Amino acid sequence: MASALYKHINKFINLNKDEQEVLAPFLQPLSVKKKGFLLEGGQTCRANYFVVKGCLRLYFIDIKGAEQTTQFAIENWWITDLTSFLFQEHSEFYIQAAEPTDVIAIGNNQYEEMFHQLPKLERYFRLILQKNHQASQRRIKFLYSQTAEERYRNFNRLFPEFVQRVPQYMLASYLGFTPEFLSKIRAKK
Amino acid sequence: MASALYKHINKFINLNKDEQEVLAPFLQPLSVKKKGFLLEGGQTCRANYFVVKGCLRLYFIDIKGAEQTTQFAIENWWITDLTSFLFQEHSEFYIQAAEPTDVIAIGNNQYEEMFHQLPKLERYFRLILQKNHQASQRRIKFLYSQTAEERYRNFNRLFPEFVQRVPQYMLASYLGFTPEFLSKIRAKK
DNA sequence: ATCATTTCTTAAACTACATTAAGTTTTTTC
DNA sequence: GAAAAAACTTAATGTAGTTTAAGAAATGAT
Repeated sequence: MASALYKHINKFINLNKDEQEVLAPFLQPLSVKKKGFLLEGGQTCRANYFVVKGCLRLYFIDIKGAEQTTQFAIENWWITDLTSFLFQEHSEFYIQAAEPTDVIAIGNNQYEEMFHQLPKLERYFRLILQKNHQASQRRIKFLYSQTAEERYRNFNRLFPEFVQRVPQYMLASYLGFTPEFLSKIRAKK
Repeated sequence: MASALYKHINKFINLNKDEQEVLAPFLQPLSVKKKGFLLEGGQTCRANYFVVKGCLRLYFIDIKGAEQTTQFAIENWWITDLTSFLFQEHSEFYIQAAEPTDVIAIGNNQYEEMFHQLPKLERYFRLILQKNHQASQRRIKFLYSQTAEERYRNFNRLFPEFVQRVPQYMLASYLGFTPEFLSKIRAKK
């Protein structure tokens, strides 16, 4: 299972067999069944998760009791509540499998030691975090410039296959509106 | 001027005098006067900017012609349109000084070479990007869970000194509503 | 296959915030 | 320090999206 991660890392840096072996003990493969949790509100986030296969979502429960999905992660994406993960503070987020999902986890207690033993990975994670930052800048721009309907139509056009993979209520909250409103949009045409 | 950056870097990693001298030629100090631009829509973003003193904002012009501020950077923050900077694509963003501002710029053409000569900086930038990612996760959560009024009151409570530094119309767009609505909120109490 | 649960839809009433437009105050410029 | 420009306020009207509630359809469990 770790080979998916090695493959991904090698898109960004060159990690040879020996180095892969150094990395191996830091990696913990896990499977989560659909609707299973890797993190639940109130707990501390114990790992950074790389999705090998499947789909995870990050959400929190708002003041009205509604689930707000703030992030999805499919194959080859990392996901965590970074503040909770880094500082071992308790989290208000849930990380839940939207499909049966295989992940590789890197635990908080081993995260810094991993960089110590494999300084090369600083670069890999810098590049990953840059991609994240690009995605955030794009997302904020979309949120600030488009109506709910435009956001849905755009997302649907850009990621039609993904829209099929998750229930509409998750998508609605990710796009920043209610499931009822999504139904309304869809009915329109 | 570069000493502010060295000082910041040394909060995260240990950069000795020799290494500072290696870094120096990559750094370009610049001053921008209030309302001056480091990037204008349509141009390509040529640098990543570290704010030594002052305040910059990143904004774009939406379809209705209104300025939407998506990010501020004050002392010790980095700011850029990352996609445009990394891939030298033309940007839809503006980077403008909200106050007379001193920055240190690292040009795109030297960015990778800098990491090549000083691999230590991979770690510094990874840590900076992690902080960015934490800030993004927090921001998305706020945007998804609070009303406009709550966002304003919260921001005002958390960063009262900053609220004084920028015009209200910039703040309003950063918080995701109109200047008129901000006036209304403020009048309420 | 059937029952229970989850997800999706529809529609009416409601509200948070936008828009428009005019007037006022503050800041900048020469 | 006067004139011009930029920033802020107020109020009336408009609307995109929410809320509530009930029913229909799809999915999952035994």
